[in-house]
Amino acid sequence: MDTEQSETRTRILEAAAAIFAEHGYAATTIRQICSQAQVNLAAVNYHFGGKEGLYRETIRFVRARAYERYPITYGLSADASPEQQLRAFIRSFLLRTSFDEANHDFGTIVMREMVEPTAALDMMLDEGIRSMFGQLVGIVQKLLPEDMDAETILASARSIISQCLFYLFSRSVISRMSPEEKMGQEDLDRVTEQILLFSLSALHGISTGCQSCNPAKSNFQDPNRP
Amino acid sequence: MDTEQSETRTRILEAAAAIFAEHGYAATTIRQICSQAQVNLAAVNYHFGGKEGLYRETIRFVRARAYERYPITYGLSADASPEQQLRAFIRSFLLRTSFDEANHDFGTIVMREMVEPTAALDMMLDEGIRSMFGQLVGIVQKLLPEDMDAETILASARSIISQCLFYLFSRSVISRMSPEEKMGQEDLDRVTEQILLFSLSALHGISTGCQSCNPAKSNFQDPNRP
DNA sequence: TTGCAATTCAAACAAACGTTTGATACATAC
DNA sequence: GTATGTATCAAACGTTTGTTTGAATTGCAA
Repeated sequence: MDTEQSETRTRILEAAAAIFAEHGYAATTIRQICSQAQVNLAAVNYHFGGKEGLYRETIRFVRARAYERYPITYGLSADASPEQQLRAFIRSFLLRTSFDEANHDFGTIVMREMVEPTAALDMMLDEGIRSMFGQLVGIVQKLLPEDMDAETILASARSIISQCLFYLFSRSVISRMSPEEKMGQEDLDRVTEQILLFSLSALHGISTGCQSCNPAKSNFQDPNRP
Repeated sequence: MDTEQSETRTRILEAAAAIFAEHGYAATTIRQICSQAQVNLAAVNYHFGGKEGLYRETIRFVRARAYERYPITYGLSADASPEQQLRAFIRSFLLRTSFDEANHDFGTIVMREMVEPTAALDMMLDEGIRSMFGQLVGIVQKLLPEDMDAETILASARSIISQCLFYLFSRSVISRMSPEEKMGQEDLDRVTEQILLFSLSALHGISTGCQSCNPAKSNFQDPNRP
């Protein structure tokens, strides 16, 4: 019975996604998951080999869903300029990880994996993170001069991805410091534009070493330097 | 016996700091902690009222240590320019949370609290995070024109703090993608300068709306906009 | 209908956990 | 020396957890 089979399995995975996201691996019990999924406790061992197996499959499940909704090319048109590419990148990243309620489980589980890595983090690296970051590096390269050193390119890409990650990792702090900010779809474009503005301004300042707006390169004396 | 008393207590706190940082609250057992501290299991209940009380005191302990080593004014001279203030802020933040091995427990526990908030996060907000972020906002204000709107100031401050947080939150990913980067004291100044350059460039681009280096404000057409 | 495999079920199992308990040891003041 | 409070100890306690077990049910093919 293929339908019944995958239905039990799917119900477990859906429940697991929500509960692992909310409580983390250690504090999640399979009794909680089975209760929510309305299946028998032994089903986890039968279908997934145990708690660990379930966790692994849950991650696969939410990851597949997140990238299906928001592929790394989401919002990108064929003739997009580098600026447009960067906007699309930022926007889709925010949607995939934090600004679309439907992907909260994914975002939260990613965050937890980064803080408490399991084998799943390596899987995520190989099947998403590396290529996504590579895409960003490519965009940054186009926005910087051709002879720009690799280190500046890498550092800039990190500076950009860190702004996007901020809205994932700092949800708990933002909600306490600015409770009126919901960080939902209404805020998505505002935040995208803010990150974009900051980042494009930075990249261009770095590109041109513009004297009028880049004193970091010109007039600046550092008393802290050894 | 004041010496013996505080020695047992301190030994427990030291062990707890390391183990709570490494495993998180849920996966840490007090047997682990007592084993490492070489004290009896019941000592936790006696001195701290139980696991929860120990966790709370552990956080207080590592926080006090971190801010003692790197107060929010660390590296700041009396006549520092706003740029110098920003450098000092970035550098001390990096040291306090991730680049000084001695503070890894603190950084990691902060990170965990952000991901899995307990009452301790509110305490941390009231006794560190708000004033630290307020300090950054003040610096950003000085680096932007006087009539700059509050929202741009806030967003810019977030963009800067997010870069600093990145090296805390992404330790696991960086160590897998760039294993040669140790993120220790040798890298501190490089990373500080990278964040500073990106941030100052951004702030100046935003300040001046410089046409030559801020196309985000001028020529840019957004095909994704509704 | 029978046989076999897949699936589900309730109960049991063994281990682990934080907390509690009561005894003992230690420290200090009178 | 006695009394009191503090601190430590080993064992026990009650609860919870993931896993296992064997029986029952379901599904499907011949």
